[in-house]
Amino acid sequence: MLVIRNMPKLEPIVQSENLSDEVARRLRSAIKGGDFPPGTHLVEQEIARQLRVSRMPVRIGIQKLIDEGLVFKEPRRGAFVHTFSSEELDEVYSIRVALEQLVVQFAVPNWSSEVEAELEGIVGQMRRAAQADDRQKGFELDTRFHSILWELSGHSILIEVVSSLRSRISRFLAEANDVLSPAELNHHVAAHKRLVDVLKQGDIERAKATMADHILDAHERIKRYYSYLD
Amino acid sequence: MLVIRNMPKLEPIVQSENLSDEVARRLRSAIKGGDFPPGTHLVEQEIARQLRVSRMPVRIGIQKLIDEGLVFKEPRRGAFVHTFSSEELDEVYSIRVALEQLVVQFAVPNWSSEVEAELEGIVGQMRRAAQADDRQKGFELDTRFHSILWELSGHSILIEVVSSLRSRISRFLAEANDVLSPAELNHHVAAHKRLVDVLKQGDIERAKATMADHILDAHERIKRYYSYLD
DNA sequence: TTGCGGTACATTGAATGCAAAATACAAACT
DNA sequence: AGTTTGTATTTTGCATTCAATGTACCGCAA
Repeated sequence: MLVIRNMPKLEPIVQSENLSDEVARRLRSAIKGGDFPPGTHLVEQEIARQLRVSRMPVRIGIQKLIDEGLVFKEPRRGAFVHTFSSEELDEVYSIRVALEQLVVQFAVPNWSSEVEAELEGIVGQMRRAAQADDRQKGFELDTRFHSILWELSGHSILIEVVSSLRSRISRFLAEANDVLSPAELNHHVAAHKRLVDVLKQGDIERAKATMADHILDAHERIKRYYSYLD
Repeated sequence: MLVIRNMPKLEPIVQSENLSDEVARRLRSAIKGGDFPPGTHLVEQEIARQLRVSRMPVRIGIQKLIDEGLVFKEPRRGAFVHTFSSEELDEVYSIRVALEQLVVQFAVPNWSSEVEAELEGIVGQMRRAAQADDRQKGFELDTRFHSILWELSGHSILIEVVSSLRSRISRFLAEANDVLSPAELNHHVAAHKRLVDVLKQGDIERAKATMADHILDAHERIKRYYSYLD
């Protein structure tokens, strides 16, 4: 396995309720943001030094990431940023299709005009971000959109599972997002608009089907990007 | 929240590759086995003393259980065995139905005569256990049966997610299993026999439907037991 | 140059120590 | 009796230390 040693710099933690949670947050966002590429050796001492904490909160923080599937550990060797195969990407998506449909199923009965307004608003912002070619913003809005639906489902375990799945692949999502063509950006916005339209009609089966299409579509797109990386 | 303080005794860890993993295993099985009822306060010092290890491996071990959803933590108060509501039970089952169908979908193409023989064997043992009224054995066989299917799917993340879901509710499964009527035991065996029969025919859609029936059936049964507990 | 050994170094795993927060308990007051 | 307040104890969170293991580097010989 390729082991990467050059770690990017981390800003010291100034203050926090709970150091290990804060450490986990920092490492998580560093991994998701691509600052820690797959294979990076997470050396406790080094992370502790940079964050100006001791090794213990780092250990606990890393443990959290292990259980999220972002990091794996080899006994007596240490923790490494997980390398994702395209098979695993397929796997995550096949699970996500099933679970996002479940989300829709539970979310539709909880639909409200407030949620509708919020999602419409996000789609509007998405459209403006697409016109301004602001991919970063678009990605954030996409994340927000889906997480609102998750919350609307009201099922906490489902939220936990589905968000953890998305978390695993978020590095790929962020990367693939950066290379979207303008056409793809518009397509993406339209897909979310269509989702809102179907959801507000309250037809659960159609909404599930539309969501499935949307997820499968995203899968196809990211697979294309991923295969071009190989 | 009800906090339970009387902890059952734990046998000291004599030797192990990795103490924190061993601690996690011990606590996990104690929770699943019902020795640590919901609400039990997992006091690090006390667990460490009984297992004859220091608090650190206990901390890491508990962290693993938190991420599995068996335990939750309140800042500066400690870790407690998670209390399950009947809503959460419903939630776990609705996710399991979706994912076990996915398992079947991936498992059917990998079907082999070896697996068939193994599963047939388990069903046979189940039948004998039912006749002997050995509920414990029956439960173990049920667990084995499903885990073989999970493995057959060949999808590691799916296995991870679905087994973690079952793990969350295993304490309920074990309890409800103890009060099965002879008729229910036979019904249960028959359901697994039917599953094998459908699986070996290779019709994915029928197999998925049969699996869904089986899981929903288990859900109904456990809900009946659970409602009678209230 | 390449393969091999041995030693120094780096890193994890675990135990212990210490401070801060939460809890329990008892005395005082209403 | 019930409530409040102050104190002692428990328990967590974090830091530090030590031991065991794994890794890297350097010299040396083929």
